[in-house]
Amino acid sequence: MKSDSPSQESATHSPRLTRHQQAVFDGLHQQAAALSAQELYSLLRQRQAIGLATVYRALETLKLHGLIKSRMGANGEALYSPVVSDQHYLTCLQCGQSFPLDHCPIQELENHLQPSVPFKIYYHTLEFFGLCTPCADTKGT
Amino acid sequence: MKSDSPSQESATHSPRLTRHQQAVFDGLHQQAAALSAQELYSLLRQRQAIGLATVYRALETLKLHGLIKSRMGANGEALYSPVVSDQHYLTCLQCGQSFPLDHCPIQELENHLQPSVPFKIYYHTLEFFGLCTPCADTKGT
DNA sequence: AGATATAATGAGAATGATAATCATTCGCTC
DNA sequence: GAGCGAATGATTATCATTCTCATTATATCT
Ligand SMILES: [Mn+2]
Ligand SMILES: [Mn+2]
Ligand SMILES: [Zn+2]
Ligand SMILES: [Zn+2]
Repeated sequence: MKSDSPSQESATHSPRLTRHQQAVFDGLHQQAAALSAQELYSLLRQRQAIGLATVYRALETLKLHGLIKSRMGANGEALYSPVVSDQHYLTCLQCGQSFPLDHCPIQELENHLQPSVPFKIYYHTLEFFGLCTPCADTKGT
Repeated sequence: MKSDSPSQESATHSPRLTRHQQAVFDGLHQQAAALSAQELYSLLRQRQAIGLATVYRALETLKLHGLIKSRMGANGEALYSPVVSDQHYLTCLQCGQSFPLDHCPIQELENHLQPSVPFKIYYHTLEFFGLCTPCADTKGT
């Protein structure tokens, strides 16, 4: 069986995906956390032949179609995740750790905002930055 | 006159800044839009001697102190801006243009969230992605 | 002030993620 | 199955960011 494919889907009616683009898309969906292009490349490599350039190109394509989004990781590399995973984080400026929020605090807000702007919103990014408790304590020594 | 210095200040009581760190801080405040490290370097260079490494280190330091924030630019480089400028954008996935929101829609939400998490929030990032009207029209051809 | 310890700076080299090349292969239509 | 544009992949080129280390500024103490 070929089985599961997170059925490339979203608000945006995007063109058919190629086999490799679909693999990249699926790879992101199989992971809980966001992945860098390099990590995704290693992951996919274990199951099939695919070039690094193709991974980067697929990510770019998927992003243009509004199927995936990216955020800047602590080490400067881009971290990709499916748009459907509406997940946000509190990220510590000191240690770089990210703590997930238990739910999106602006889903409703987006719905209110949409009709008031001449722009078709596909998704949003939201992240809070500051100090985690351990780091905050170490601060005031 | 030496004049204006955006009086390094914020919710976070940060250590004194060095002359160059202050220059970087001021440089960002003099610009309307967010700047990349390289752009900022060129800008500062016109007025004073400063090394590229110093600019990067200053940005890192200021970021740790919660005085500035960064977002990932369209071309992959980090764009820095003062934390005090609480500005958000609608960014088009197609043409890359960013349309500023007239006000921050979650300032109040952040205040509500803060007491419920074991984390000292300095600031947040929020951005909407999708298609601007022109691009959305061109789409359904 | 002079001596000393510590942090900041800068020129340049090293790193590493991402983009560009270009020859080859794939997917489709006729 | 020939024709053709899009996709792929091995490789190289870019270029933002980090690292090294010698030099210099700043703070502290006598
Ligand atoms: Mn959300
Ligand atoms: Mn805001
Ligand atoms: Zn921390
Ligand atoms: Zn557009």
